Amino acid sequence: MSSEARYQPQEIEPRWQAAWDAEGCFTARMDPARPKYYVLEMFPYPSGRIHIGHVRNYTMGDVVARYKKAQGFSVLHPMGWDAFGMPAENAAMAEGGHPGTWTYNNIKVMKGQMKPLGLSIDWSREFATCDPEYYGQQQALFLDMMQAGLVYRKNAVVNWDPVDMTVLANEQVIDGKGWRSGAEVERRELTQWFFKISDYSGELLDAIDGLKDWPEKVRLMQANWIGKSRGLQFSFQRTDGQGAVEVYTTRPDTLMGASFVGISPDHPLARELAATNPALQAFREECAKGGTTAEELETAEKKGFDTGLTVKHPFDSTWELPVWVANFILMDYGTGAIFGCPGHDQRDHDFARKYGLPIIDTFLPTGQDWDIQAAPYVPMKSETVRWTRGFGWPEDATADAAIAAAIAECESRGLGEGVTKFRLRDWGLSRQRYWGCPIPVVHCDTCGVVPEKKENLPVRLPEDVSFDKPGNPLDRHPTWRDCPCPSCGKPARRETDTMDTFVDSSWYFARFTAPHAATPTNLAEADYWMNVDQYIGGIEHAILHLLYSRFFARAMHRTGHLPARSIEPFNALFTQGMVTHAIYQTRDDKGRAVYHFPEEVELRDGSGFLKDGTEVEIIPSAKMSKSKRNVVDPVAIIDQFGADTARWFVMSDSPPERDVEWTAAGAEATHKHLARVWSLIDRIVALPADQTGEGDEDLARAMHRAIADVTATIEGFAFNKAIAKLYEFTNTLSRSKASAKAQKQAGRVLAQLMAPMTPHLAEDLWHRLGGDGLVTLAPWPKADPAMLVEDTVTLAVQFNGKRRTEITVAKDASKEEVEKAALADEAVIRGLAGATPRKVIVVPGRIVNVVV
RNA sequence: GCCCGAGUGGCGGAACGGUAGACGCAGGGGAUUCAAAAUCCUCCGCCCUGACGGGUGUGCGAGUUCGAAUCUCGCCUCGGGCACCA
Repeated sequence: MSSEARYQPQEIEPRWQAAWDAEGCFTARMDPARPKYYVLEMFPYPSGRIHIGHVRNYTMGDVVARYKKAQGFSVLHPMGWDAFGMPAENAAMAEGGHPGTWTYNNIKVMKGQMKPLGLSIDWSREFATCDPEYYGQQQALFLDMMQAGLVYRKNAVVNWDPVDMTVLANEQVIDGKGWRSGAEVERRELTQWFFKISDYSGELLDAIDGLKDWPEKVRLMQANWIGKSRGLQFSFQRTDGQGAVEVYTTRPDTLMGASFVGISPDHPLARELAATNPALQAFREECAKGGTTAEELETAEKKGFDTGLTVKHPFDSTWELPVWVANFILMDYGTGAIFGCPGHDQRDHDFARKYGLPIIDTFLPTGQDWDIQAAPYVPMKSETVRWTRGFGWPEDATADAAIAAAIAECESRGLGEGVTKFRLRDWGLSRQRYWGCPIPVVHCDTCGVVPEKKENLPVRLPEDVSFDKPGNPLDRHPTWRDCPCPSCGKPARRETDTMDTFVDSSWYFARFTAPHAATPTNLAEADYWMNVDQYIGGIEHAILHLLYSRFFARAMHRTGHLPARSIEPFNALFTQGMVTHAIYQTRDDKGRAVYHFPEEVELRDGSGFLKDGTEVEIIPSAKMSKSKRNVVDPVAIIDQFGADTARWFVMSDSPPERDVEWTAAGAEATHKHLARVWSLIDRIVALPADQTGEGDEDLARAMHRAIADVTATIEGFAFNKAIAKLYEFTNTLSRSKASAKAQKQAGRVLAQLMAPMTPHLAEDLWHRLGGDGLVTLAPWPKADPAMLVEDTVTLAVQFNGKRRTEITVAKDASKEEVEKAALADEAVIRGLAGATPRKVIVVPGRIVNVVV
């Protein structure tokens, strides 16, 4: 073998990438003659280096993009950067410098790492969300949304670090303490900006039904998140005659089991009473300790404070219930007040036991005893139970029926009304941070809150800022805040809150259709390219990012920036699994976690050690995240074996929707396989054109089978199975003794089928086999259905469901013929030992089951 | 705590309710080689058996079915999300 007759990806890959660039293969063009296809992978945060999860994600999208291109679509496959966010500020704090410098440098490095992968991306559309051109249009969008009544201000709680005097993200609160100061975090109220996503609660929920090509699990998660509930809203009159407590309950059927009324520590009544009750005020302050996450609130120990106030049961004015302030009641949901029914709710039961409140059943299991004092009885609402304290429905009824009856009964008595509520809260977009899109409004002493004029956009972030102190540099900047009021022209102050980075990612997909338009979108371009035909991203975005984007698409339609059909912007969604890796951590002298990169850790017998011998704690299998440092850099694999090996390797084996624990074992074997394919084609190319052989028909059948299987598996996002089919076809071809003509044709088809996964190698094979032009631009092969038909079929024969033997019959054999053939089989006769089967089940083309 | 997933050989995984383990990795044996690498052939869930063959087996426990990895119920373990990580 001569020295050049080897697979050399380092030589092949840059050459074909240059050829694609020269042809402009990946530039998206509006083409009325072709159907369009918009494939989008969730854009990355520029953390510094790409990790193997990025390679997996973008290769998936690239397989789809290249496949659709071969199918004749005009493809849009763009890439950009989700570039605002905390890590850049953290880097500026840790290492000095400006967040922008850090961010743009990371983008440069990561783009440099992505380019060698040979992704079919239209880089001419690239942008970063921190580009003033992008965030200026985002500000314009914000002003339009403000005009449309979709933006407002209200108070909301934040994590407050009392030592650093700054707002903390949930991620920065560790075990209830500030990550830098170590101080105990408090919940504190601030006036903040909100998007009125709740205007669309019902619509966002109902429209989920139309998202046919979204994973069922994502649709379920979104539906649960929006959380539509039907319940009863009514009042408990105070016995002191000083008004009432309004409550909302989804279980009005348990009203006769009410034991107490609970209100949130932030409820107006709690605030009012605390003004004259220091002990209650102390309790409220106690409740305000800790972070703001639902997880923290719900797992905290249940605590209550008896206000001494009592209210009357709506059905019986002599029945008095105590009013307690309880830390597990959220002001954000319902009315911030509930009634407790300890008989049928675990949380209320715990609370009642702790504070000696009565526990009363309203229903019990049918035909069974239950000690309601020992445990609450909480069956499924669809289960029929025996009502002991119902009102207005049969003794045996489901809770579902009882709830409807209870609402009707209370309405007819004029005691309350049935209402529909949603769990979904308005979207708080204010961030007290520098590295985000400035909210384009001005505070004027005369005019109040005034939107900035559009011609003054973008409101740019100032460059001269320092991060040596905690808190928002915009707040302490000497001049940036000063500006004239857009309305009256008098001196005024800019808003210093910036936008949540989720805003940036809620419309980037629309901006890609016209990335440099002077308005947020260009309607002609949006009309042609929208919607995203295939969106691909991590399951971790199942709720927030996708829900916010659905809301934004509606808001953009309402403000004239998207066509009506784009209010659901993603036609199909694929959520790929995460690439996970162990986290290696040690503790610093304050007991805080310090994370270490995998390459810093040496593993011995399941334990890990740093270079200096320190043992590290190993946390198995977590999502790869820069902040946890459990990331694996794919560059070494690309350098050593080439991009095609990396691409094939991440697509093979694991189904794309499943999480994978990263291991590099096998990358070399993948490379060997590609080298084998290269050599195989090298051998086929060398065959004399007129060489005859045998098995042309078999090879042609295998080829059509491969076309059909690879096409179907790519369509179904089963890339691992597509690769398994390619292995099979490659093995068949390498053993074939068919004619040169047949082998060359099979080789060209192999190159085409491999092209979405290993595009550089495929170009090379295609070229050497005399393929026409670039394989990237060649039309996808079609399987001939006639070549897929088999004459005979092998059926398993079971005895009582256990496989005994198998028989081969004609494909179109009747049930009777199959049964006859089965009963004539030697192994079946032996198994029956003269007995007559009780029954023979024949499923044509599938199975024979002999029941004895 | 609440919502959503996942669990199959030594490993990654395959299997419209119908032959469990396709395909690949790792490993064993063999060919080639002075030797090695590379390459090729071959075996490969576990237990019993010389072989034929048999038993057993898809996290655990029940159930539905002629037949369950697949459907139902109850658990266990792991992962994701929980509104200021992106």
